[in-house]
Amino acid sequence: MEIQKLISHFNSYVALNSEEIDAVTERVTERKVKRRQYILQEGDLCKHYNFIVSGCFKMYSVDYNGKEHNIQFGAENTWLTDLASFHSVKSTSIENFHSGKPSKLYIEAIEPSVVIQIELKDLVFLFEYHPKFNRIFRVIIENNFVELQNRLLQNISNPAEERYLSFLNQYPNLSNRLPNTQIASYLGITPEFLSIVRKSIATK
Amino acid sequence: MEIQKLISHFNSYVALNSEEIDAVTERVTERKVKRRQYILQEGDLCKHYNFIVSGCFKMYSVDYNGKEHNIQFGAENTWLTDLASFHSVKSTSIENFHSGKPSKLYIEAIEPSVVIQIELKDLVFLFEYHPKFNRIFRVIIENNFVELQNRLLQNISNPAEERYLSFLNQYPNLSNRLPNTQIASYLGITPEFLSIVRKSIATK
DNA sequence: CCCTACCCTTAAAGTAGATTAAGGGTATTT
DNA sequence: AAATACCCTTAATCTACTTTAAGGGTAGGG
Repeated sequence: MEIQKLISHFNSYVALNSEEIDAVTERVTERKVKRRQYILQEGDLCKHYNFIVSGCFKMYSVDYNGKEHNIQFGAENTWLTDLASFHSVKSTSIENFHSGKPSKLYIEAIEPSVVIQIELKDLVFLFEYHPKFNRIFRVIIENNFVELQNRLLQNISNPAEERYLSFLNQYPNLSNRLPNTQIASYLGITPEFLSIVRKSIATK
Repeated sequence: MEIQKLISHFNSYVALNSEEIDAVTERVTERKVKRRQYILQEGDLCKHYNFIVSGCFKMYSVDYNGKEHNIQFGAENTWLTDLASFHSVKSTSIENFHSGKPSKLYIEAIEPSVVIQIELKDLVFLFEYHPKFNRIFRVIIENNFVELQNRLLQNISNPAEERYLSFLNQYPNLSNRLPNTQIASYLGITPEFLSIVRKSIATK
């Protein structure tokens, strides 16, 4: 049982009491995922918020030429979901929480992984009856937002070499585990050009 | 008094009752802002969540060469803040809600504007005593997140011409109000190249 | 009303990054 | 153990985008 890792994760934000721990434990499910297995595919409704206990995933979209573009990686202790499909839109009825939009993204394991999944209705239950989770998830999504915004800023201001260096700097352990093709797709460049960038860095 | 516009905005998510309306009204302040005036400057702590009632702002960072890079525009009925500086980090004490990080961004009016501002301590009060606001602000930030993620995806997958077209498509009224230099900075290209892109589109 | 600052465009030359093609290396699968 | 799929690099050519420079147009501020 890996649930303890999720509880520790929550505790790192705000300490949970035993009621809250029980409430979470009852409402999540653990799942083993093989390499190259999907936990979300284009066209599906995104039904889960996924906490990655171990392993690593990529979330990406596929363009009209069939090329993949990595939006985000997720390794240990991170959350991964397609909010555009998952999130609760304007609505008051429990039945209609989901955006109802089929996802345009894929979430695929790039290592054998373990995830803990929670459904939207259960998350909403936690928000309503255990308000501490409002705070926790607000901070989680705010941190994600800040990270995403920094990355966008990099993409509109810096050339590939700087973006690559700052990726190495921010995710040193990810960069060891990922093939360069995947990193190139994350940076928005071709693997061939990443190869040139790496060579240019090495000869400095 | 423009507070009614904020209330209508909230009502578009979930209808507020009179208690909730009073609670908000007591805790926000209205402010007129002149063209070229800042409501946030680099180095400041970002103290407010800003609801734009009328006018238009740009949020941008300035790089080591002194160039501005537009992260986001904000016109009527949108929220603008630097979450990296504003947001509530891991902490339980009211006194220590802010991230404490000085902002790296500027928020500047590009038209004469009116904003309604709320401080973090007041927002936290609303979250705690009027839980409906948890829901509302979660949806607001989720919508922002999805928008940001789509934009990042565009930036790593599409050339400037497509990014420009989809900006025009998504923000038709903004594109009329903004000088092309500002749009170029938002797209991550130079004004000169935007000019070429526009010409290429026109001759099709 | 004039002045200044800003704004848009064009063009020439340079650089960043894509594409195509090809070779060799290394895991995974069978 | 062989076959296959994937991965990394190099090089040549091509395209997207930047830089520098310059000219003319327009709006805001004193």
